[in-house]
Amino acid sequence: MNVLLRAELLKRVSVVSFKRGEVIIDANKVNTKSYYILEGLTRTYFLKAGKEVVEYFSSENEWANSPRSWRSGKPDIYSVDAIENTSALCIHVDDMIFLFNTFPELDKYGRLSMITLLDHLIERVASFRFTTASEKYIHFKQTYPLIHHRIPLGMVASYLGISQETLSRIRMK
Amino acid sequence: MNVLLRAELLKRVSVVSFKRGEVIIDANKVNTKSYYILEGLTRTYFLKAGKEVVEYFSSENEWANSPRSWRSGKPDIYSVDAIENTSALCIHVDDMIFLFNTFPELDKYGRLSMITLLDHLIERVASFRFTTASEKYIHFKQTYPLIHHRIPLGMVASYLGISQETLSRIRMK
DNA sequence: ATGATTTTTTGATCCAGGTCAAAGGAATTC
DNA sequence: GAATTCCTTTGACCTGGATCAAAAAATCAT
Repeated sequence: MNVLLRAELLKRVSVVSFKRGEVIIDANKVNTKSYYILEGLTRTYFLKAGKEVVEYFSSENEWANSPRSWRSGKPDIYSVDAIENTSALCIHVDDMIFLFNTFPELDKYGRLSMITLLDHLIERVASFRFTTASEKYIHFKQTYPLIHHRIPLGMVASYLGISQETLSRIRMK
Repeated sequence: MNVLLRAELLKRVSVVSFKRGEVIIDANKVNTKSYYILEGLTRTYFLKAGKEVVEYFSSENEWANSPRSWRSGKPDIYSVDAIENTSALCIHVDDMIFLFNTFPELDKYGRLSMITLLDHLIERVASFRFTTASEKYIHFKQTYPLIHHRIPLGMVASYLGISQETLSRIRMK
């Protein structure tokens, strides 16, 4: 990696930790930071008719953030909290923008992230559109072998769009 | 628009027409072309357990293509055919690539298309995840006021992920 | 037009998975 | 280690929408 880039990164990034259950991003506030998980596990969720709906999980080497909030400068619907004690790199959006502007080689990384996101969404559409509850669960375990057992059942159910009771019954074979 | 770009475009684009029902892109063949609809309506679909599943419709000023096929050089799952008599601009991927390489100002257009696609996918996830059959239909009519009545019921049902019978009953109030 | 084909509607039946309610289990807290 | 809180399982019941089948309506080709 470019030496200058590394130097700028170190200058702009800090390490933060959160205890299990702690709120990392609050949907009621403007969020201007992005978190790159070093260790631990987070869940991004929003409220729908008073219930928490899980949008996705982030674990080691993944991002947790609220991009629409930092782009718009307003609160967005998503909150993030820690499922486990979690440590992460924290970077302010302004620094992020500075880095992207200063180091065009980062564009490749940005484009790649976008494609990863696209693939993920395409798969989610297919999941909700075509698969049964137990297919969803089997696929989830295959896709996230390292984290699926670290997440409370109810959150997995919410992520998969099925009820906790149904998922419990499925898991009991 | 850049005069040079306009000239290059004209050189590389041709107008083609298709009769209702005619196949525009065949999932069994490698596809190297993109179509920009001038007039008419197409449907992009794939086969799932022997049944045609509609992925999306394209009408005036929208694209119909098979991007994974032209990127991979192999056939992809998607076929496209004409719901109405349709005329379109046709451009070969190689020319597309040439234009993007030659005119960097097109990148903005590319990025915008990507974001449009992202938004569309996000909405589709939400649709399949949270909405009832009749909400889907109401939303579809609102979103596509200009084309919803031009598409056979069964195709709309397939696009929305509900059965034709159910959609028929919904439409009868 | 008229017969053929495609599309839509209607009826009957069925089931995956939701909801509600309550009881068990596990994990934290003091 | 008892108490509180959270998480998971189990049971009973219900419903939206799928499927199958067939009639009715619309559209097309000759």
